[in-house]
Amino acid sequence: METAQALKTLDNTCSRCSLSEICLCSGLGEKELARLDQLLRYRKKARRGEHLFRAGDTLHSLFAIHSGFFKTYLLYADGRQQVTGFQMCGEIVGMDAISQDEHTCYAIALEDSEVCEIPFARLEKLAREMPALQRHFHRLMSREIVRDQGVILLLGAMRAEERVAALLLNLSQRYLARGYSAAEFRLRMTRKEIGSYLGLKIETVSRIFTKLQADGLISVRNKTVTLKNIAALRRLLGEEERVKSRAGNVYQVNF
Amino acid sequence: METAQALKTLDNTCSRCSLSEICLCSGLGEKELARLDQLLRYRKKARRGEHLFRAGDTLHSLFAIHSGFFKTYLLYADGRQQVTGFQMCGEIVGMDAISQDEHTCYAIALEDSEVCEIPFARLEKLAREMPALQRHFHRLMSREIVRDQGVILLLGAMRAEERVAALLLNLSQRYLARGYSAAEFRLRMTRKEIGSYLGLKIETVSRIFTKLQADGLISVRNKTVTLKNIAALRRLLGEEERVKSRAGNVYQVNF
DNA sequence: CGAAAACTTGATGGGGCTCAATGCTTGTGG
DNA sequence: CCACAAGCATTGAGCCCCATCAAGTTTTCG
Repeated sequence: METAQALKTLDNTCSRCSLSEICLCSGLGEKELARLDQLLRYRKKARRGEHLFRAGDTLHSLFAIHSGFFKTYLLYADGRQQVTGFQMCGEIVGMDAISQDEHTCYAIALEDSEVCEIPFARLEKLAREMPALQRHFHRLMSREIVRDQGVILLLGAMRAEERVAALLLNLSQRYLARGYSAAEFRLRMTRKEIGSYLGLKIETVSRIFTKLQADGLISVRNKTVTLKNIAALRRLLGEEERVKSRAGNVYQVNF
Repeated sequence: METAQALKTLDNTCSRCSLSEICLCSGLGEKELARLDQLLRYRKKARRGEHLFRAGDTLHSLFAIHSGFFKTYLLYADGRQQVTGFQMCGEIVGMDAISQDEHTCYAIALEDSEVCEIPFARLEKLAREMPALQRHFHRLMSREIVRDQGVILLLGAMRAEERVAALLLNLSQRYLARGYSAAEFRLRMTRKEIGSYLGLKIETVSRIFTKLQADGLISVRNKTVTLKNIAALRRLLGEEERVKSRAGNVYQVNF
């Protein structure tokens, strides 16, 4: 295992980070990158099961996920837990806290992970001085809004099977964008967490996996999923019909 | 009916706007307000049924609602419509479009309304020069994220009756914050729109209104709702249990 | 004023939940 | 390295909440 010190080496800069296309620094010039590197000196480890922040914590930093996998969730009154998102490398968590200087959700690592800490006050200062960074940061916050609204659509208007298909296709897309296989990947979360995210019970998630497998659309073995027929999965979501659809601007699930 | 010209009078400035506590200008000093007034010279009317923007429209401006009532919604594949929010005076719509320079949802007036147009490029420029405005704008985007996550919780973890109660209490709070009665207000949206927002069918919404009325918690007559027992409505949401709850930081629905 | 839209109410049905039992995986300590 | 416990996942049976279908009433608005 690497030591914390080993992390403060050359590669701990945005300019050399393989995620630069996806993450905070996307679209910045060389000079701007150098300044961002100043901001992002601290990389932190989070072991599986460790919280990055909890609801109620004061906002100090946002976190860019360098490697690993997280979930965010809300706790409600009687202990009900609602998973609000799964985050992978290149994504930023913590933006919920800007509203009241206090986190409103919990973020926990689902596997051993590394995050880059982004002191928020300094990010705002830098954003004032660097229009490109400002623009990009606004895009990131907006993207989170769009993502959340995609989940609202999923929860409000889709049936169980569609929800599961939507999640699988979404993960597939995100792995693809990171250079991994779009057709086969490991689920980092449990069935229960999937269920919470999709507004379903664990038994329902399990049954739908079984059914999708029986139908030949996917194959599931433990946490490993293989998408065998992506086109059919898309059709399940009615995405095919969009072509025939009259109006043009119909929403693509994108979360 | 006022003419468009009549709107460009003295009161068409943030500094004199009664919503200054709630809206974009909240927390700004006098000099800063004056500069914001420059930005917000254009007030626009939207008649009931008129779209403020549609999915696919290029982003030019955000809109601050000066008066009236809007809904935002997504259109999905086969024509399914998902209402993603109801917006009232003092609230900002359009932030979804920042991500891709293009609106992802539709915004339509549910009653005759007036909005202040906020040219986005100029807002960003001003935000770079005015830290307080920058900070406040970030808070607004973050608030939208928090709000959306509240809806995710509602759709993912609540039962039909709880959802309806949550919506009523939410509207009540927002009217209260604007100086109106928290106990009695007019619903600007149809039962169908409520249903879409809450992930329920119109018949279910209707039945739950009837039930809540039978239980003495509310009284509904057409579009007018009276909350007769707010404490009991809160209890329906399990908010009472929060007091006894062990952990402290449990989420309050806040959308 | 009249037609269309919105709303309510009842009867019936089904998709997903609950309850229960069993098999499987994983991580830990002897 | 194995044993074993605890958590995770699957599967079945039965049920319930909310959807669907249907009919009738009220409200809205051109």
